[in-house]
Amino acid sequence: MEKQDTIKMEQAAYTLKAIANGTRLCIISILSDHEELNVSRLAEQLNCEQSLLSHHLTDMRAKGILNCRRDGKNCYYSLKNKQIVQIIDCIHTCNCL
Amino acid sequence: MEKQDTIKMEQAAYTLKAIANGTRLCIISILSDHEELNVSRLAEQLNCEQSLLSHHLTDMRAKGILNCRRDGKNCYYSLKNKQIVQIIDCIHTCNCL
DNA sequence: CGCTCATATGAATATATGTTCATATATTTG
DNA sequence: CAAATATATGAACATATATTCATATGAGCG
Repeated sequence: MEKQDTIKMEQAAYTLKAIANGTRLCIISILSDHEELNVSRLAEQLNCEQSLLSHHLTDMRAKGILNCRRDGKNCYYSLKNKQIVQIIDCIHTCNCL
Repeated sequence: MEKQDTIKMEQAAYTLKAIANGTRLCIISILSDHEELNVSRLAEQLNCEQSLLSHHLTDMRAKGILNCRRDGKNCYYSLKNKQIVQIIDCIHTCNCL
């Protein structure tokens, strides 16, 4: 395998690791039909503790999955690239065959 | 979010975790254009130590990503579902937008 | 049977990830 | 400015994942 391809795989792995978690996939799924949401709303829908959710969001943002916009007291998160939600469908399709 | 959806996300996360690793994505990529390969051949192409590769293969098989067929001294691994390779493309597409 | 090749397994360890709790920061409002 | 609300951060810990090394298993062959 070419070194270049190996690097590509490492890059893909970096992103996959950033989303390979139930809570994080839920975040992606929810954001995929909401344009943007603030942390409190997300926490409600996820039944996830504030601090834990914040850690997830901060990390996902750092890794290029999410965008964040502050408006007053609130922070609104959104998907940097909506296509990422396709991964979930892709996995399910694979698992069902 | 519905409990049922949460479960779906956990299942997807289970599979994603099983592939979210540079070496494992390389394995998938190589197998995607080889039908099947034995461990030694894979090790050559991956520049990966036998034992480590074997651990990866065993685990990926246990988690439903790979198939294994023994023929004499050799074990031939193959993708259980070739579509899984699409995930790699999907991630790259997302990262490039 | 004893040797060799191909692969798997298990223990030990290093490193990464997930979770909780306490506390910090930023913003608005009275 | 003090209080309240929304969110972030950091330390501590538990758990999972990756890696290495030594050794085991399984198959074929002389």
